[in-house]
Amino acid sequence: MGRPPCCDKEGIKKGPWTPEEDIILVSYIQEHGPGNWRSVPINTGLMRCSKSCRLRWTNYLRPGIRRGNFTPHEEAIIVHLQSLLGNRWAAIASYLPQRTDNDIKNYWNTHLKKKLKKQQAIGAIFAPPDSSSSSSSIVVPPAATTTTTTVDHHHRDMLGANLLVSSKDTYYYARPPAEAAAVARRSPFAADGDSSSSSYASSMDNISRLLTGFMKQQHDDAAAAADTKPPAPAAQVNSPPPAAFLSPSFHHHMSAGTGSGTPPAASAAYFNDMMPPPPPQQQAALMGGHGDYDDGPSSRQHLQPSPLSPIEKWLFEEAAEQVGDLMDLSEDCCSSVPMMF
DNA sequence: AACCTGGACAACCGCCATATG
DNA sequence: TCATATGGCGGTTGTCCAGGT
Repeated sequence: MGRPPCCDKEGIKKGPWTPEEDIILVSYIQEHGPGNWRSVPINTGLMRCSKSCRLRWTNYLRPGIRRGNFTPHEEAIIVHLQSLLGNRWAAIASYLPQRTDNDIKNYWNTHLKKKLKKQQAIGAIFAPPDSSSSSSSIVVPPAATTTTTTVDHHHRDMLGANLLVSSKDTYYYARPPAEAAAVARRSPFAADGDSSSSSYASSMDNISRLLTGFMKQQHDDAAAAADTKPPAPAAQVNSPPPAAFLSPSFHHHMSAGTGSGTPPAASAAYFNDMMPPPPPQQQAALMGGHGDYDDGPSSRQHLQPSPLSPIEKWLFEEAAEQVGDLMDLSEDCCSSVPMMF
């Protein structure tokens, strides 16, 4: 018959992930690579369902993820693409390889939607009542409303076609995997000295941030244990992860960290050492994003430019025209936007 | 100081398409 | 071919925290 069951429904832990669980998951994926999520909780001993593991990895722990601090450029792209694609967050996220669909979705719901509403309200007041053009700063192309279904039909193709993506200061016109590769090169794994990369919070930072609290707690617990009683059973939360799959370097650092009371500030280097740059192929897989670690040759083949579809062309052109306008949406509007296509 | 409210974000839920035995 | 698990995606909820009353 079909596949064996994914995971037992009993004993599945829910709620926020602990730093220990993150460490276990990251360590496991570092060794085995992402994918085959069903085996992850089994092999790691994590009391999480495979789905939860996958989501945690793709949305939070995956290398190359940039979190928070959306730039005006990114805002513009999100707004622009949302007007084109609707709430297809995964598709939108594919244009911003460093962002997760969940992040973009949250940002849209909590920031951009309000911002646009506000903008529309202002536009409604000052715009002529019968103005055919939208009061929104999102100028939907004449064909856009009528080509909604076209977009739906083609958006998959669009994802495989040339895409407008942005880095911190520059717009690139490239296919997502190519950009992902570029991002990988600019990622915390890279040592190219690019100053812009320092502003990108990597998952290493995320993990180290988690570890900062974790290590601090370890340290505090140790200190508390030293001058009070033996640790309470509740300290199970801080118990070391199952040893079976942890790398030797992890053990080395873990024991060094906890044993010698390594200060929290050491955690970043700690993890950088623990997770050296993966080989290019694996990097590409790791950077794949949104769980599409291997969605076939179609997504892996390209680095070459290809002809633009009408929608892509519009996106391309409109973005150039409107980025400046959209910058006004943002409080911290930047005056000069270097564009490089 | 206590309580309330809203914002921000992580995680879960449910559906769907696809893969697999 | 069919039944079922898996992975992906979008919507929604839960939780934490900061600011206001």
